[in-house]
Amino acid sequence: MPDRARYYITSPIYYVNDAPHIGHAYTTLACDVLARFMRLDGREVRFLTGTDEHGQKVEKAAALAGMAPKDFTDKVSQNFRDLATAMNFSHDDFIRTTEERHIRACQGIWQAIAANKTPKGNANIYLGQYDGWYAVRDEAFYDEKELTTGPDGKKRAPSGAEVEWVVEPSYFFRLSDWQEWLLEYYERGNPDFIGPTTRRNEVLSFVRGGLTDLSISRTSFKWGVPVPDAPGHVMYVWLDALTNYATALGYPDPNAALFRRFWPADLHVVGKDIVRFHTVYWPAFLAAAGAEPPRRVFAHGWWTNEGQKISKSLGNVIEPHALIARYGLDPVRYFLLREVPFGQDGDFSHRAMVGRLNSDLANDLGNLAQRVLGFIAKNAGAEVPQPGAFAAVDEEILAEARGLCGRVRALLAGAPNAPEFHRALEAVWALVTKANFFVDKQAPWTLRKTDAARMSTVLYVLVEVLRHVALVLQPFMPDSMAKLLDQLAVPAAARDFASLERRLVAGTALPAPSGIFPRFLDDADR
RNA sequence: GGCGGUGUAGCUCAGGUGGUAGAGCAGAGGAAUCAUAAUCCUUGUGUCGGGGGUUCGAGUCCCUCCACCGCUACCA
Repeated sequence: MPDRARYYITSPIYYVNDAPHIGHAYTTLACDVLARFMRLDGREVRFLTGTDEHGQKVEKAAALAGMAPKDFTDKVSQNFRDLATAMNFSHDDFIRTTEERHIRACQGIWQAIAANKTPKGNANIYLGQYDGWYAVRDEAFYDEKELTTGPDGKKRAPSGAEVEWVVEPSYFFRLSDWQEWLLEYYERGNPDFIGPTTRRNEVLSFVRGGLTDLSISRTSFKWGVPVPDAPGHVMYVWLDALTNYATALGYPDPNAALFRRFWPADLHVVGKDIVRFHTVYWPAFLAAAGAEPPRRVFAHGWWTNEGQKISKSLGNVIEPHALIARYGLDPVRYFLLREVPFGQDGDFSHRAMVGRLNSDLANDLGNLAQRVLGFIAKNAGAEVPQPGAFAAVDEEILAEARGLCGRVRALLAGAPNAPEFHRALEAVWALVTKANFFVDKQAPWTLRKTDAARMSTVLYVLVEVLRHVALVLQPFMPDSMAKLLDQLAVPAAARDFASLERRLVAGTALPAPSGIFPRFLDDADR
């Protein structure tokens, strides 16, 4: 027997300098849905998220708060774990870059990189000197030409962050030697490496434009992973941060069971701001260390709030806990993935949120379940109806239901632009609409008086369709679909996708139905 | 400056290899009454950003211009 197919998916680790916002929730949500889908689909899944806790910015923020860096990060990291709980994320591991295992992994990857040669036969790492304008807030160096001078006489980066002149010895990664290797990898080795296409084009264009060596150590601060055998040097935060994906599987232990099982990652989901780190530096680091690069990196877009760019200074940050409190968790999960094509920017508005909630969830799906289950409770003995021979229309909609999971699977993992959450949900709703049409056309309320056997068959077809819909939607809205499956009397052991092959057993008692998605009423509507 | 992308119904967007434009939402009308006043049906005369070209025929190919967005460079 071959092993079950495996699936390793990661969110980025989140920088603890930031309070959790909708962007964090969105990224990890996408991972969560894929992880849940793959588990139900029979794959062995590893889903990783966590926090990024090193760097000068954290060091300074901790000092400002009058705390030791570790105490500071303990506190802020907890906010992200709370968010994961509130969003019902199903990660298998939550990594923190301040953990001992991660220090070991970073030092291990450093040593592996240092031990190997570039494709051109040079040392991967060499000691040099870095001087330049550095912005602590951005963790980045800037060219003098990019800077502007503010009214206070201070120089600022394009981002608005203050910069300071820094001269320090630094170890460099010979990225310039990896340019051809990277291009070969993007174009032939792994054409699906970067999604969506627009980001892929940008990365190719960037790499074709020429790569310069990358400074990968700092001496100006202490809050980081010490470089092996180089007193005073700590690792560049991105080398540190990216390595988390390997740490969590037990790297660099050559016998680490998880690493052998799950490496390389099937998918790194990232925001579009960190594409370069994941698609240029990361595969180069890994290749230099003699490890396999990830199979795919997908970058999603940004949210605006009621049409406006979100920023702390505007004070319009969207706070996930507030959304959940107002609309409910599953409607929020649904909205985020349904409203906008994954990869593109999107707008969050109260109007759009309520539109999805009332139209898609309450009216289309929630009401479908309620009208069918309510009818059965009142007029069909409150049990799974006994079907007779299926008519052609029955077979047609049942066939569509049976094909649903396959269509969704293809959109989430097979299609060239995968994952396409919004199209997957569209596909589910095409069936929901068809089911509502089916109810109207078959009119069980009329059959009740004229043909009880036919009524029973029609109702059976409908609960079967509902069962398929509920099973396939579990990854998106776990709690709500659990409730619906309870109402369909589907046992816990029959909720994976293998169970799609089964059928509801006629005569099984059904509990009293209650609405899954109540309509959202604005104060004005009450 | 270079590379890439976008511009199609009020809104959000689909529209392989060219053949007189589609979906969802919103709006209007109707049917039905099992249901969370939910559902279902019908309903769009749109300069397909502007102009030019190729073609019997172009959102769909070519050129050009305009607007907006992303990545990136440089002169200074």
